[in-house]
Amino acid sequence: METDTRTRILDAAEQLFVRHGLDATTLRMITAEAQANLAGVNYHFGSKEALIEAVFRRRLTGLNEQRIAALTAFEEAAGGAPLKPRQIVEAFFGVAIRMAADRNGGQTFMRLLGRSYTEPTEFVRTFLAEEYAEVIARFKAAFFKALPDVPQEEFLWRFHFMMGALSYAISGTEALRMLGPIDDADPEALYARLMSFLIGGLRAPLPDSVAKHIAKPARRPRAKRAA
Amino acid sequence: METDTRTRILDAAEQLFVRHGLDATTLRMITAEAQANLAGVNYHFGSKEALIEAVFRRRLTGLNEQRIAALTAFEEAAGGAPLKPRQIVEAFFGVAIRMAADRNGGQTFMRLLGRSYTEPTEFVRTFLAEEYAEVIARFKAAFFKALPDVPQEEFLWRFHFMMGALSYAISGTEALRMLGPIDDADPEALYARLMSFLIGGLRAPLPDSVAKHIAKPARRPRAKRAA
DNA sequence: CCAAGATTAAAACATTCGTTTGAAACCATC
DNA sequence: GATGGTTTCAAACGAATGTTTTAATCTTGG
Repeated sequence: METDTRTRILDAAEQLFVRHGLDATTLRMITAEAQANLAGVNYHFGSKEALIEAVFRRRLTGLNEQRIAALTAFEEAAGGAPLKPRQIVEAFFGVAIRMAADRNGGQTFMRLLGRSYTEPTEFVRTFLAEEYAEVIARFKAAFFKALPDVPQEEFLWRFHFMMGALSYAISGTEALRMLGPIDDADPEALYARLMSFLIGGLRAPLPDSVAKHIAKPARRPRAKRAA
Repeated sequence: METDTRTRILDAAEQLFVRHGLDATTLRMITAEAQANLAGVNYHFGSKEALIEAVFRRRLTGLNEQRIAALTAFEEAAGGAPLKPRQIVEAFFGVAIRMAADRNGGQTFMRLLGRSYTEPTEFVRTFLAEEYAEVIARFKAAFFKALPDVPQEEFLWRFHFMMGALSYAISGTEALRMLGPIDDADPEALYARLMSFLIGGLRAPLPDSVAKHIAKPARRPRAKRAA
């Protein structure tokens, strides 16, 4: 036993939560997988709820710190000027995709996280809301500054949609198989694919109902479109 | 008691599954909500698993039939010519959004469905895969015909991302509140928002790694972009 | 080396779960 | 209005859950 019991339990719980969900994963499954005693969970964490929070907190805090660090770096390089939307997307979603590709780090965790935004369980939702509060505030401000012409409500919806696409990108490999044989082994390709899609969706023309109220300056030519 | 026990159980289960998830919803919660006896579930459906399948099947079959009907209508109007991507998106995602807005029909159900594509439970995934098999085959064929220049694997990923955005659009109102105060009461606005985002993502420039292999004809001018 | 604290172990705890049982109540048909 | 099939009901079933308890074991500082 090279690692201590506490981390073995966290690792086992993380894996099993991804495979079976939070509720369907029992403490006995976790302690068996971790080669620990059943009572160890309540000794080290206090309860199953507290264990779940610990599993999330262990990696989520670092992820959001990376996000904020990436955003801050862009902002300092820009020196007060608004960032390009692509940079903000990169800082938020790109960091997540990279973490999802890190086999030693949060690969399994990101699968879990991606499915948890819409988690029905009450305490998980409130817990995640607290963990995300700061990073969301920072990125909302950056986006609003970068896209002053887009109504804020409109943007929040698009951000929400982008979260959905991210969630499926990292957690939905099972659901993907429903679509047919597909290769999900290349994280670099996934990164490129998701970024293209997100930018495309973010910068799509506004719905007619709101677009007509907004005047737009000319824009520089862009790359060829997919379809 | 105007409706019969069987449908009261289905309705109660549907609501509670959305609110608490499949596992966390107990048969006793369901029968209490439905004002039915505990044994009624096993009498009418046989088991909890069978009840879950019945809840899904009751509305999912009709939804996918509507999708196929909408696609067929477009195809017949086109008379053998490839459809516009927008039409195919409308037939698949638009129908879903409309059903999600139908307060008397599948509003609560669509919330449940949106969260279930990434369901960890094994039998739900396999069950959904069967239910979706036909509609997926039809829409894949239509998309491939409409977008002959887009590599199929690339498109399947985009379709997957679009499913994620749809999922969040209809089921993630709780998660949305995390982003701040927002109005999710207007289904027409949601429809327009999601369609813009999906089309924008679908037609985004391909990632550089694949785009360089493809020559594209000129395209007609488009509406002003959001950002 | 040994006492004190931290950790692990085995067993049992009270609840709760999905399911089953067997009788009561209902309901249409003759 | 009796009959036979359908549905509801109260109660109990065994199994499994998270948690607690108590003792054994390991670890560590003096």
